[in-house]
Amino acid sequence: MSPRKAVKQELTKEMIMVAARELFLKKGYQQVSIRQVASELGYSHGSIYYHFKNKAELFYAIIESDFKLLDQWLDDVMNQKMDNQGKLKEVLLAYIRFGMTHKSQYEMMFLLSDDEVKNYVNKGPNESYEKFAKAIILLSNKKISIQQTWSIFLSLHGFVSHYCRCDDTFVEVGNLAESHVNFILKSLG
Amino acid sequence: MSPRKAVKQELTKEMIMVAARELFLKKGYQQVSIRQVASELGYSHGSIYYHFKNKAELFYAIIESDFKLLDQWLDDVMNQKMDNQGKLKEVLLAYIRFGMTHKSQYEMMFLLSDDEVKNYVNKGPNESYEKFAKAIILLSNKKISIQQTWSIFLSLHGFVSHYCRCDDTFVEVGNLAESHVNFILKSLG
DNA sequence: TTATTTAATTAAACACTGGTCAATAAAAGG
DNA sequence: CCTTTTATTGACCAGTGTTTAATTAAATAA
Repeated sequence: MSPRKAVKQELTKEMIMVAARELFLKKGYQQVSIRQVASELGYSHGSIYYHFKNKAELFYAIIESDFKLLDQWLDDVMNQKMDNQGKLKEVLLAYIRFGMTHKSQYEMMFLLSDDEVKNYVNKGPNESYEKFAKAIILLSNKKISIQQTWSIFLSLHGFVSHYCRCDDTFVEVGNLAESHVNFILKSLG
Repeated sequence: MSPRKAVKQELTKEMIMVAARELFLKKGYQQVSIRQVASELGYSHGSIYYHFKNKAELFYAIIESDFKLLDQWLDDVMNQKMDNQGKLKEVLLAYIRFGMTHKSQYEMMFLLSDDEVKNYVNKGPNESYEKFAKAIILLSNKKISIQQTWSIFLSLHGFVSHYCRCDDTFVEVGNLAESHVNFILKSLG
């Protein structure tokens, strides 16, 4: 019964998140266990539960900032020097690019239907969508309805959620992404 | 160590599938265990493995016919007496309606990224998509590219995969579905 | 300094999961 | 009646998320 470690390295939330993030990005939420995370750090798995209530809370802590990152990606496009039509296209492309380059995160942010996970991921998707919708409305030269922004979002979501399942990278499906974005934009006339 | 049951009721693939289907439709693939299915039938969980190689095979057996069912739904629409434009709209709506009324099935058919599941669900989605794409091309009065049919599919898939996660029924989101379909069709000019 | 409280860690335990397998007995065939 | 096939069982394996009593290092109080 060896009790706690020497103080030279006490376990912290940050240490846990760093180790968990690495596994998480590589394998996804379901494929990573609390025990794997703990063993990666050389601690007993029970200790994780001192710092995080459960698995969902730990992994949500990791992706929490990714909603802001997605917002940031959109802001970056909005701040480019470009005509609105070009920006509009770039915003949609950025959404896809974000999803394809953050597959594990996207899965947790928008895809998982696990009840425990959904308890944590609630405001995130809504707020990110709101920001996305506002940007779309701002950039469109024609009047655009809420239903339309929602359809745009769902259409992009369809692309990402499909290609999240396979091993394709964004580079590989870049052309498809662009043609999909063009398809969506045609609806706005 | 009680060995096998009396012959009055020997376990069959059908019995297992009936019990499994019931649980599956209620809770989804991940939330149903082989042991739950066995206990529902009053048999030991080991016996399931005599009839099915593993969990994925059992649940795929349940789903297998649903690809044909989806095809059937599309055929039914195609056989209606209606102008092509109306049919086109109905085909897209039918896809969403199918997804929303077969959530558990849709999840296994198009959403799960579990490796074991993907070994079984491989041709299904492709063939169903091919049939869908052919129908779209046939119904459209304008020339329509493969990329366009693919984008239509992804956009519908986005709708279904989003609303699969929540408890909304098709009736509740019917209006949204229709407006989404209209949005998609506008792209075809 | 010593005693006491607090915080952090551990291992064991619980109740599950998918999956395998030797033992067993019912049924079928000769 | 004997043998073979077939179907069922339950023990077992390795793993999961989660809880908890015991323990002890560190911080604080006396």
